[in-house]
Amino acid sequence: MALRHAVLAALLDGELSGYQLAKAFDVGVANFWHALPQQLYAELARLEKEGLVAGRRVVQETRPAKRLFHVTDAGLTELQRFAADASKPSFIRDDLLVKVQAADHVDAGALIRQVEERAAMAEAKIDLFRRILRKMRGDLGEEEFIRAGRRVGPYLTCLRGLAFEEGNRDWCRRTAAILRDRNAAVAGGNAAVAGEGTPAVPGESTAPAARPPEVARAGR
Amino acid sequence: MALRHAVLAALLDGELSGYQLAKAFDVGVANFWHALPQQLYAELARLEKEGLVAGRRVVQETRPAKRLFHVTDAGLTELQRFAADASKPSFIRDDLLVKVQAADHVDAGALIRQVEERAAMAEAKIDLFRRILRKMRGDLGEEEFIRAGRRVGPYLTCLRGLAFEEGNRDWCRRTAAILRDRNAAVAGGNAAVAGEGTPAVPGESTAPAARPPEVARAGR
DNA sequence: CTCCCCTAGTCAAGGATATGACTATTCAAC
DNA sequence: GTTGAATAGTCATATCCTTGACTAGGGGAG
Repeated sequence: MALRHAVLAALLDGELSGYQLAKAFDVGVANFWHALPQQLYAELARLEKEGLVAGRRVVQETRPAKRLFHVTDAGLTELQRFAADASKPSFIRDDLLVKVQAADHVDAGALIRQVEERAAMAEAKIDLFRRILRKMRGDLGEEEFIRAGRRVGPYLTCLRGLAFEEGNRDWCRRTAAILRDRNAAVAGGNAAVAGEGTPAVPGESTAPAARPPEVARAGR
Repeated sequence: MALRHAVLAALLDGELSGYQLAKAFDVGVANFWHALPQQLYAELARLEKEGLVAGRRVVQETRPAKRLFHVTDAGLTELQRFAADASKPSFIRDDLLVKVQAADHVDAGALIRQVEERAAMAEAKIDLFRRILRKMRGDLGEEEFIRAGRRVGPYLTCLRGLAFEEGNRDWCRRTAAILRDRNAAVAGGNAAVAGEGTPAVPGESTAPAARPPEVARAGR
């Protein structure tokens, strides 16, 4: 149940409405947690009922009224308690990686497109994170901000997001290039794929890897 | 519903029992998907009922009997269908990042310990992934294997896992160093933190971090 | 003038994951 | 000589997360 703590952590940087939180927790932006609007509104309601956040209604002229939430003392205590006990290890769960895992048994063209698309998304996030970091540190240089700026927390998580997306982009580019090369090799001279390494698959014939129609053959 | 496809992808590399799958999908090992044993047994049962995998019973002398599963033609077709349609973007969801996000309002000592612990875990996974990669490519050099080896899929996902954990380790180390420095600065001369003189966190013993009441206030 | 997007928030339902416990046998250590 | 880890697998419950839809007003593009 870390969503509640993610919400509390996000609200440390100032009052936010459910809607603003929802934008911050969006897939395209979130650099330390992700959640959908519905989850956030529900979690805010629970947090408020438990006294960990408090909201105040703000009426606007041109927009619907909103409720701005902030962390209460009890909420901060809870967050500190959470920060003190052990973190569960995080793990990878990515559609695209599943597809790449199966790369040798699956249509190469479609996969390459998806990997390239992901690279572009990573690039976009890199730009975004760079902008956010610049904005956070203001006039100060990075070293200086990190040493002496107030609130490094968000800066540090954003750095992780940046490094993650850079890794993502680099891997996607390399992977796309590799898959393209291998696909070209198979399409051109058919003898290019060497069979070496671990012979782990029992029912697999010698058919060339990649290419949609003739991939099958999981014998028994 | 990508777990089923992750299972199919994992079974492409040869027959596996539920138990072996469970080990492969464990937090400490999984480099493209993670799941608990219960989930996997349940998913295998569903997949078998739908004819996407088939299992055969293998009686062992010293160990309990097991069922080895392999992907059927229908399963491969399903996996190919999955690989062809769009991947949903992946996202970050990490306890530790939540805590770092709140770093300025939370006990520094405990947090630093956790970040260092995570760095050590990352290091262990790096070693593991390097061993796995070496084993996969056998005698071939990396470039050669990537160009001509059969089954690059698992190699590529493992490369992603490796890069991810390297990024993790580097970020954890840097973060730990930064938090240590800032903590020392606060503990030593209190004037070291620029901004509004809001000292991040008092050391291990003293009372609450960053006074709660003045958290709020965001304009507009 | 209409359509669509943005702000702001809510409801219901179902699928996916996590927590915790439980059966059995075997090998190795203490 | 009993505890503990590893193999092999199952059950039930609870919470979490996702999908899809819906209200309602304002602003901008065409």
